[in-house]
Amino acid sequence: MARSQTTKKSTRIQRQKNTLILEAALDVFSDFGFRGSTIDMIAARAGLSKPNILYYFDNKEAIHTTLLATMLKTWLAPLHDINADGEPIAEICKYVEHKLNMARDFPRESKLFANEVLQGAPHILPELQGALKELVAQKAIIINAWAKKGEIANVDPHHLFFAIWSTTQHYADFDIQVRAILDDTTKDPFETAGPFLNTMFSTMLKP
Amino acid sequence: MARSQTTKKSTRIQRQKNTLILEAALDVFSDFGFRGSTIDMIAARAGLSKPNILYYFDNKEAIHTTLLATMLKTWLAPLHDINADGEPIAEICKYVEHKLNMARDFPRESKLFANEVLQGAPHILPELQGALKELVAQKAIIINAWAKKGEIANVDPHHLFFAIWSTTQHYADFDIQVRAILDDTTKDPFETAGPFLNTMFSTMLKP
DNA sequence: GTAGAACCTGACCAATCGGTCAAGTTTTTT
DNA sequence: AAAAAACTTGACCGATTGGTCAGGTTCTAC
Repeated sequence: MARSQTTKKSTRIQRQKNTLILEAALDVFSDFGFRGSTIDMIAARAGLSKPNILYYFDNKEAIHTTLLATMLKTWLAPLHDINADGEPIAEICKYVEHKLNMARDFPRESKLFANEVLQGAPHILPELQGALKELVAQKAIIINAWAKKGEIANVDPHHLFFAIWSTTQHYADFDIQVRAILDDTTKDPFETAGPFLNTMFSTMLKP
Repeated sequence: MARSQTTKKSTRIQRQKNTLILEAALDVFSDFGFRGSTIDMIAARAGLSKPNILYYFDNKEAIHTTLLATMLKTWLAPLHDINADGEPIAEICKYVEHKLNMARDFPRESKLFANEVLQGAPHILPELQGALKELVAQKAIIINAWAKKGEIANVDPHHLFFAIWSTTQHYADFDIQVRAILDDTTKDPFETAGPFLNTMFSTMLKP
């Protein structure tokens, strides 16, 4: 039985190895998906033996689940920041910028999420139907209120969120395609994507 | 050696079984990715035995490659239709609508592509860097010309294409998430997505 | 310093998977 | 109708993979 069983996660080594394994697993899972990844690959990347990995996690799926859980939290966090009392267009553009920065700084998390959802979200569907749906519904009310007051254009809030998510995460998930198409002479895709998305969303939201 | 070796793809049974296998394989690959799919799964879905599958295709990868090749053609086709002599905003909105329709009618192809690109495009990177990049560069010239003539707003053509691709394909690739968030009372996501994307792109492109 | 807990690993196992093959059945050709 | 070509499959093989376990090493508390 793996260490993960013990409720107390105390020792120094436990904390060290746990994060070491999760870091390596994020590398592997985000590149090859769940089924395409092997414990041996994670072990090699972490510089540990396979049985040692399984000393800290019950099985392969437990690593994946842990990764998804911690990722989901940080992934949805920016959505909370949309503030009903702020300047509407600025609030939304700030959210877009925040999401784009996350795609730039945490591409592995984005790919992990994409892989999971693409294959039917077998592990996180409840969270999507529960916490995420709830949070989105809550923020949709704010956006609808802004639209009613004439502070932004009248847009469907849900589809607005889909547009924000897809356009920003695209630069992480489809990174290979983006770089294949842009001239090599061009600088970092994210640098030019920022202004583009900013004007795109601020233009479409102007009342 | 599989039948696929013979240059002549003649007999009735060969054509029947070939399409039967590819149809089943598209189901499986789009749901589970390449590594997550097994020949047995494809065989079961097609109602054939595993050795029979391998009588028509040399190996698992050959099925996948065939699928990707035929998909890429139909997938990129709409891009050709953007016409320099048409009304600029109408041309682009027509393209958006076409892409959204493809996401609705061919979600498996979209997911197959997403799975492939997400994992580094191991099989189609040359096509992305070659044919696709070339075609996009060509169409980018048209869009830049429209912008110069003041017929549309001044936007980066490449990022415009990324935005179109990501927002439309999102409804196929992240289908599960979309349906988890939208109210069940709402009708088909694609019905409301169409008008939303139309206003979004036409608004941002207005000069 | 020593007892016990925590940590680590080589060797191994059972299941799965991609792929082969010999031998059989069906279809087509003549 | 008989020969040839095309088609089909049960049984099998080697490699990979998730996971176990007994026994050894290292760390920590006292």
